[in-house]
Amino acid sequence: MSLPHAILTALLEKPSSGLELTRRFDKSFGFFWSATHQQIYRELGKLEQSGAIRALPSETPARGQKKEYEVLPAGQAELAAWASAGQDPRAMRDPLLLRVRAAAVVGTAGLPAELRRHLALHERQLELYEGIERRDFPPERDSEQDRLRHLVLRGGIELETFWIRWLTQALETVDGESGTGAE
Amino acid sequence: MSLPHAILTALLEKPSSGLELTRRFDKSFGFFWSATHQQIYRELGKLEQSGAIRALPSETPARGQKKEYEVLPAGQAELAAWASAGQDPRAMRDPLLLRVRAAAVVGTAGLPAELRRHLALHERQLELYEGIERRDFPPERDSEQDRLRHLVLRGGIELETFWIRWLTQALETVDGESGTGAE
DNA sequence: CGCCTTTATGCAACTTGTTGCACAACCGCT
DNA sequence: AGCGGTTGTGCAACAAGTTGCATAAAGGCG
Repeated sequence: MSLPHAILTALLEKPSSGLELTRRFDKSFGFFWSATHQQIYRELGKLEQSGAIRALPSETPARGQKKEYEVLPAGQAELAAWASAGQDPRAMRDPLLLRVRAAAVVGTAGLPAELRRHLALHERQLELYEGIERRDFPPERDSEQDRLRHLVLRGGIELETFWIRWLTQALETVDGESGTGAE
Repeated sequence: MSLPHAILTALLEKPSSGLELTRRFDKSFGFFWSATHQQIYRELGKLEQSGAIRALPSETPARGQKKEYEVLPAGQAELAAWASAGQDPRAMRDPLLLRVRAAAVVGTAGLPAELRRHLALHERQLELYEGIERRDFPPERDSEQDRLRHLVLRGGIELETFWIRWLTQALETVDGESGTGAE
C-alpha cells in the first residue's frame, strides 16, 4: 500500500510526468522508496482513475507525448490519512544477513570478496547522501518541511553508516579465521 | 530468490517439518528472514520436486500428519553456489521514512504517537535479541559457525539500535516544533 | 461418544514488484 | 529524406509475498 502514497508525496512536492517521477525515484526519493518506471506508470493510471490525481491538459495528448500529473484534494486527503494511520514495521528480510548465515553451514568461499564489494557500494552511497546533505540542508535554514526532510535523509545516512560498520566487523570476523571454506 | 535458500539453510541447521520451520522463521530465523507458513509449504513442495530436499519416510503419510524434510546434496550445492554468488544490495524501501516525508507535505498529525509506538516495538525487539545473545553466544565459545551466527545476530541488534536512535531524534524534531499539523 | 482445541498441511485469489519488450514522437545529422 | 539516439509511455508475463480459508488428525474432557 505504499507505492501510491510515495507517488502522491512526490507529486505534491512537484507535479511531474511519469518519466520525471522515475528519475526522482532513482535519485533523492530513492533514499527511502524505490520504484521502476513500469510500476509508476501502472500506478499513475490507477490513481487517475480513482480521482486522486489528474493529468494536466496538454495540446497533443498522444502516445510518446509527455503527460504531467497533479494531485487532487481527494488524493491529498488519502495521503494524510495513510501517513497518520497505524502501521507496524515490516518483518525483516535481508539477503546479505541470510547469506552469511548460510555461509555458516556451507562454507565461506567467496564471502569476503562479496562483503568487500558491498562495503564499497555502501561507502559510495554514503558519500552521495552526505553530498546531498551539504547541498540541501545547510545549517540554520529550518522550516518544518526542511527539518522533516532532513530527518529522513539522516535516516538514510545512518543506515548506510550501520552497514559500513557491520561489514567492517564482518570482514574482520571472516578474514580473521583462515578465510577458507568450512565444508 | 531468497526464500528457498533460507529454507535450505534452516533445514541444514536442523531437519524440520513445515510447521517447525514456520516457528523457527517466527523466532530466531526471523532476525534476518521472515516467511509465513503458506510461503514455506509452497516452497517445500517446489524444493522437493526439484530434488533439493526430501521428506523423511513416515509411518502414516497423510494430510494433517507431520512431514519432516532433510536437505539432499543437490540442495546443499545449490545453497553454496547462491551464498557465494554476487548479488547487489536491494533498493531501499521503508514505509516509515516515506510517511515522515509525506508528513512534511500533509502535516504531522498523528505522527508523534506513531513514532513512539514504533520506538517501543524496536526497544522490545532489541531486548529480545540481546537476551538471545546472552543465552546463545556467551564469550569464548567460538567455533567458526558460532562467530558467523553471532555476526548475523549483531546485525539485527545494531539495526534495532539504529532505529531506536533515529526514532528518538525524530521525536525530538517533531515534538520540538509545536506538534500541530502543518497544512 | 460427541465436542472443542491444538497441531499440521495445504489451496486459491489477490497484491506487489520485476523483466523484457513494443511503440511513438522528437532531435540532430548528413 | 533516411538514420540513429533520446525521451516518453505503455503492455504482458512472470516472480514473490499476503490473506483468507479448507481440511484433517490427535488429544482432552464431560
